[in-house]
Amino acid sequence: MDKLPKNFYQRNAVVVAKELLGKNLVHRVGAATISGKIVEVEAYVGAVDKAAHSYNSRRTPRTEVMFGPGGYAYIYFIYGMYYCMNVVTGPENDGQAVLIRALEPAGGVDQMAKNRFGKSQGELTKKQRILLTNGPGKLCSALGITKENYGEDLTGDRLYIGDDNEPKKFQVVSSKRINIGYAQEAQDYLWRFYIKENPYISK
DNA sequence: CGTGCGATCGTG
DNA sequence: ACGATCGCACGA
Repeated sequence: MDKLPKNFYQRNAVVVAKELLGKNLVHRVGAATISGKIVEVEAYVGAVDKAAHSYNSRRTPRTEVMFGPGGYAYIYFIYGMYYCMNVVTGPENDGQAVLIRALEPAGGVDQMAKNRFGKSQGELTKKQRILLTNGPGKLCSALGITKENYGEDLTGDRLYIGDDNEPKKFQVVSSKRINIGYAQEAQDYLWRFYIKENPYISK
C-alpha cells in the first residue's frame, strides 16, 4: 500500500478531501495496526472559512499546526470527551484541513472492538460493527487516536494514509457540513463528501 | 480569573 | 430531546 506523500496533502482542502475517499487511514500503536477505509470527510478551507477553527487566521496553541504545511495531523478535543482527527492541507499559513468523519473498518477490528466496547470482534453484533467508526469521535476512539497524535507527521510510520491502488468504483456525494450552525453563510457550502450508499456514513 | 460553549455521542 | 464533561477562546 502506497503511503500518501507530502505533496498529496499540500493542495486545496476540497481537492484533498474528495481524493481521500477510498484511501486507508492507518494507526500503528504498540503491537497493533488498526486501519479503515475513509468513507466520509469535510473540507475546512482555512482563514476565509467561517466554520474553520482557523477562521480569520485565529492562531492559538490548539490551531497552530493548521498553519503549518499540509501533511500533519490536527487533533482536537471536543465536548469534554471526544477527539476528532483532521489532515492539514495546503501550503503554510493557510489554515486548511480535512476532517475525517467516518471509516469502514479494515484491519485490527478486534482492537477497535476492545477500544470502543471493551469486547472482542467476535462478540460484536452487526449493528455494533457499524457503530465502531461511523463518526469522527467514534473513529478516533476505535483507532486509539488522541492528543498524543497532535502534529504527527502523516508521512511517518505511526499515523498515515495509504492508497491500495485498487480501482475506485464508487460515487461521491456532496452535502453541507455537519454541526456548524455558527458559521453563517458558510454552513451552506457543499464541503462534506462521502461515498454514496456506504453503510458507515455518520448519522 | 470567570464563563460560555463546542467540527459529538449515547441514551431515553 | 437531552445530558455528559472539560479544554479552549475570549473578555474583564
